[in-house]
Amino acid sequence: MGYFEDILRVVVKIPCGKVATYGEVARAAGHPGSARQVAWALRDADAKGMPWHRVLGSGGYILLGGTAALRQRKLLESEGVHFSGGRVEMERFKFRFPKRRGGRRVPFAR
DNA sequence: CGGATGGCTTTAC
DNA sequence: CGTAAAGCCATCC
Repeated sequence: MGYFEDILRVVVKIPCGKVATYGEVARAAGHPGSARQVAWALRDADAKGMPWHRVLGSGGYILLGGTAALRQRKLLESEGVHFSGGRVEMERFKFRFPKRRGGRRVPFAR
C-alpha cells in the first residue's frame, strides 16, 4: 500500500460531473511527474470499483482504447460530463484540486 | 541492482 | 491538427 492509495485517494475526491487528468491527479497525490503510474493505479481502481473513469488524459482526451474508452465515456456522460467529438470540455468539467492556488501551472521546464 | 514496461506529458516539426 | 522524440517514475522480471 502506498502509491495506489495516494492516487486513488485523490481520484475518489473528484466530485461527480468533474474530471481530472493523470498529471493533475499525480500532482495532487503528491507525485508530480508520475502521471503514468497514475494510470497504473487506475487499473487497480477499476478492480476496486473506484471512479477511475473520472481521470482523463491531457486535453480531456480518453487515452484508453477498445471498450474501456467507451465505458469511461458512458460513465462520465452519466455524471453530466458532456463530450464533444471524443473529447471532454475540460474548461467546464475539469476539477481544480483544493491544493492549487489561482490556477498556477508550469508545464514542464523552461 | 539493471533493464524493460506502461491507460502519460509536453515540446517540436 | 497529426506524428515523432524525449523525459518522468513506480513496478515487474
